[in-house]
Amino acid sequence: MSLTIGELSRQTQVKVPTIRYYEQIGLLAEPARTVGQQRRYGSDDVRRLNFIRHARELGFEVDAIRQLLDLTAAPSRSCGEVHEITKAHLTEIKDKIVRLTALRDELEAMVACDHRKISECRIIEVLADHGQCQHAEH
Amino acid sequence: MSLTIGELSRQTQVKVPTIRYYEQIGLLAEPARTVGQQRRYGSDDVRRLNFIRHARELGFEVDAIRQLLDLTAAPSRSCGEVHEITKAHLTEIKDKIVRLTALRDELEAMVACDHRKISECRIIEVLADHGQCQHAEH
DNA sequence: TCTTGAACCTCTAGCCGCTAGAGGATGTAG
DNA sequence: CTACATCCTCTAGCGGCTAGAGGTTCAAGA
Repeated sequence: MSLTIGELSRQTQVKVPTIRYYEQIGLLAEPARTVGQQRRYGSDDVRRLNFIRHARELGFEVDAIRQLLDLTAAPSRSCGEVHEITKAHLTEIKDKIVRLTALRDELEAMVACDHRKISECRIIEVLADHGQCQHAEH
Repeated sequence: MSLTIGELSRQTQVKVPTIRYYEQIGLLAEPARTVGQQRRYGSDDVRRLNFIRHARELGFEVDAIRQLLDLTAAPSRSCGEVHEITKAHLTEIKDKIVRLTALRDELEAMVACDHRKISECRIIEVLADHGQCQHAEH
């Protein structure tokens, strides 16, 4: 199974120049090339690139994604090391879930707006005050 | 209650130049100024800016944040309009929660790694294949 | 086999969302 | 009435893409 960069782009919803950019910054390995220097990809690349896209949409920085990807790629890593990296990201992820859930609940209340005046809207408050990130490390 | 830009920055964890930038692009209203042109903020600004920071950390673009903020600020809006905007964001938010939850579960399994070889790690798969976003609109 | 056009290549420049620094003015504490 | 941290504006740079110029490749059809 061999995909052109355009086919990879269609399957992952990641634009062609972005794929080349990810290669350039080392997020994606350099793929095989045809005699005429065109890139050819395999199904591993599809999965990896899908992961990258989702992670970016979820607000992770490229460096964080690189770390997460490295977790899966380095079976030689010590368990403790993996533990540390993973725990740091877990904290971040749980925090995001809490905040997204609060936002979702508030928006859901707004959608059921027949019993609610817009002026009562508390969208801002729901993310503004709790400060879950105050003690996070990043 | 009147805050300097530096105090606002400390309370919200948003850097001073970023606050000025948000003002420049219209995310934050132009604040009152002293005679010497220094900015002075109130507690509304603290809440609004906290909201913006959280939303950005959750991966929302500035335009999306602007829309969400507008929901709270425009009591003249028709209910249907608010409904539409809100529903679109709700879809996005729910999707993010699903994906973050999947990622959290997988990382949690990794943290309990004494019973698991790293080579079994499925971090990529968990976000790679489900394609929840395939039918989203943006 | 040869042609043709979509898709590929590299390279450079630009956009968004910040962030840092120069060079100078403000304002509060002592 | 200083002193100096903080503020101001302005410009330039960085991370993460995105678009376009100018040229090459390659597979499908004549």
